[in-house]
Amino acid sequence: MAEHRYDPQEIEPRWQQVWADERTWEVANPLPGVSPERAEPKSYVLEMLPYPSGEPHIGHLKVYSVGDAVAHFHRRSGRRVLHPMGYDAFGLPAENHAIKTGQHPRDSTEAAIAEFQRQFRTWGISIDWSREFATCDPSYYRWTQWIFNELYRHGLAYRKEAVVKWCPNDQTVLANEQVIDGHCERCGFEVEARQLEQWMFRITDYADRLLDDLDAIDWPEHVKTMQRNWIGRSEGAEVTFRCEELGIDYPVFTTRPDTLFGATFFVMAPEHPDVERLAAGTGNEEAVREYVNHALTESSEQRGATDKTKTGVFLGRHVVNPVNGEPIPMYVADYVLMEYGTGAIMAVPAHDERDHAFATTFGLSIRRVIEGVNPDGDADGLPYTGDGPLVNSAPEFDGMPNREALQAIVAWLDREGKGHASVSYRLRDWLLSRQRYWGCPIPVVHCGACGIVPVPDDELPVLLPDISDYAPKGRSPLAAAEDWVSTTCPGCGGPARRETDTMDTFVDSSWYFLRYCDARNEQAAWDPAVLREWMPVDQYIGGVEHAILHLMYARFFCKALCDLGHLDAQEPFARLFTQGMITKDGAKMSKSRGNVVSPREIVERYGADTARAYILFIGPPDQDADWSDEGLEGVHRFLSRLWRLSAEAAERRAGVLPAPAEGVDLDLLRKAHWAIEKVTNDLAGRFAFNTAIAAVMELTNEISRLREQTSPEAQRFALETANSLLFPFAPHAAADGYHLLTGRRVWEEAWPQADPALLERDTYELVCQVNGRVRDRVQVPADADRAALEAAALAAPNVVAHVDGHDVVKVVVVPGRLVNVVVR
RNA sequence: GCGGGCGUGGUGGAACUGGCAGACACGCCGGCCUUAGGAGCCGGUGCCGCAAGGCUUGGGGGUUCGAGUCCCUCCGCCCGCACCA
Repeated sequence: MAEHRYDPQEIEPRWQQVWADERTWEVANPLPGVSPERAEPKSYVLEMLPYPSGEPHIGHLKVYSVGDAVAHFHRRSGRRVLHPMGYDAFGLPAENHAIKTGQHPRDSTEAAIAEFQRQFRTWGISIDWSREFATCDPSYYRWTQWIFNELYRHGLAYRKEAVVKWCPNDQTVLANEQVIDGHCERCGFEVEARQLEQWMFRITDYADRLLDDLDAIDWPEHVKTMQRNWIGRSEGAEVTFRCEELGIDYPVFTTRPDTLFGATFFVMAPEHPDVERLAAGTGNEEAVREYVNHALTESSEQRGATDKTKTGVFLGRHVVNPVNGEPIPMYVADYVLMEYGTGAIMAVPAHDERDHAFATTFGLSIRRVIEGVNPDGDADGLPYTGDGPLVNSAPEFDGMPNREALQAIVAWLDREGKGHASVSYRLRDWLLSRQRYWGCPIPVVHCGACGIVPVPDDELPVLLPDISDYAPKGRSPLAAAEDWVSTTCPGCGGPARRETDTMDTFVDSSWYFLRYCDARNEQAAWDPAVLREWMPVDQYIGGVEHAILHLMYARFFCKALCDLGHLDAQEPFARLFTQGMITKDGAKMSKSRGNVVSPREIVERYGADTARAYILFIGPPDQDADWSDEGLEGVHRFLSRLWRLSAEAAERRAGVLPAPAEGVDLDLLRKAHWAIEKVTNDLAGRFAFNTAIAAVMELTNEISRLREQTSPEAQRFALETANSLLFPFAPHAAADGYHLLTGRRVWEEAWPQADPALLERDTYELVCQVNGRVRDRVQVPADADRAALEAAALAAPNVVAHVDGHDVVKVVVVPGRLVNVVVR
């Protein structure tokens, strides 16, 4: 017999060529007039688009292997699948590379895209290439600019001077979300605070909807929790404290208006604009100025340390507590943050740990207003943050449970005009402007006469000009492109200057999934009717690192675009799956560690199927997993074996399988149907690729083990089934094996159906326990009743032996599983 | 500190609603075939024990005929947030 050797280097390009030539994975948009009911159900399967830099890494191979398995399974389950690809192509790495080498970011980005495309093809990912784009294509960012204009026209994009986070290394401002522990998310440099005028998106308008709609989407709970925490909604009250000396009202936000009578001092953030004015003329001016200067120069890390002892300075002024008319001293202290609430707080040391620490340090009075004891507190059991009845407040509130009192006090404040119920959020507006070159230009001009004027939609795109000096100088490098900056005002025709900031790249990636639906539309960003067909994304797949940034911004965009009438999908991603990282030797792969596994090398050596199937077999895809070359070889052996068995069987003459199969043939058919059932369940409800592949391995082992005893017909059926089930994970080998056996194309075949009759057996092995320990097993008919099962178990020899000499107290019968005899 | 997740053989991991713990794979051991093998095939492999049998899912306790799974408690690891009033 001819030697059959599994040769992925021959098999894989051959099938890739077929898919490319026939454009197998392209899917048309529903034609106008075709009713959606007539069409097959749609499925939009999407993996987060890659940032093209260098070449793809192992994480890319994982995310696209997962997504492709889902896409294939959906297609063969009778759905029209949209599975597109694009590139998040604007961004800092390409620009930093340009600064170093002088190579235009467009050139390095195009080179990286070419390499990504080439490798994606060698991986055999089933992508609809007709919809491909890069976010740096003018035909794409034209519409990014259009969306900006739409948001600007509706007041959702605005310019504002504010204290912002500035990265001194990248020389640009950052969004709050891009600052991790006071450091730049990109480069790790410590960020500084700067007062600058910047462009913002009004995401805070959507805080409640972003929060509430989390309940309606099928996302991992931890991602939803992270978003909830990030939005940080707190309910409470705004209460006004008046500084009589200066005649100024200071509102504060509190979640605990029930403790208002316990407010014994008042604290302002060092950044509060009134601090200097308040201290003026009190004799505390010098101390206050010194304290504020120190606080402002301190890093957010130093300042944020929770265990740090409280510091602050008396402002020399007082405010009046609106509930009891008491004057209380005002302090400036760095534990109060300007960016949350109103930048000032009422301090209730008896019922707040931070205020208690401050009061203790400064010897301020502490007044208990709620009964209760903190076992870890001071001699009085304070600070106590739990519930209890009010004391030392006002006669009408004393004795009232604090939660009830909270409502009553807010109602009283409201009546008196001294406060009202209020909600506060941690979420800030999205700062989108960047003082960098390689990004989407913000399409506005600044006109001396008209102010800020958006570039009219029909003049878009505002093209990013070519420049020679990319180095950041604290303002956008675009500012140096004088020919470009200098323009005329679309409003009055007078001289005007272009906005030189570019957009955060997260703007580009907040709507790319909409553009895929109608990627070649030159008249509009999309046709709303087409979006109604495809949106929302049915299954989105990507890394957890985007749990807040990208996933929140994209949700905001969809809601805003819905409000503007361009979209119906309030939520972009109906289901989300976050895949875990692949490590090597227990550590994140990195060039500096020298533990990088290159997908290109693995694919060249073992083939894409081995690499893909191994990554899915290694463990549950949402967990981190450690790469092992030995494990990879194991999967390679399995693919070789299945392919070889298929090739050998294909050479053997086989007739039609006789209708009721018997004996060993029946055993093999049962195993095949068991595998169909197992793989289908593992793919349908969950992402259990590892156990699905294990089931195909079991089937393959069974085919191999029974090779000498089964008919060629039964073997063919089992092998066809194995290849068919393997296809979503190792498409080339499975397509080839299936084609050898049948002459047909496996991707054109419906997903196999398990025959219920072959899943059932007429007998099964009944486990016989005595006192919960397995003592014997007996074969029983599948339809045996409880009495028969009990009798069978009690008659089992090893049960008899263990029951002998004891009293049978009870017999538990679980049909289909076991009998447990309880003896004493 | 708050929120979330996790802890199973030598290793990665299985075990869907409480019902045979360790599927599948790696590694290891033995054998066959081969001029040769980093190819292929067959068998073995949780721990203790010659065996009968006993023990075993981070530790301790509980519920149950029965617990990896449920409850309490302690320990360890990972992730997110962190002076958010």
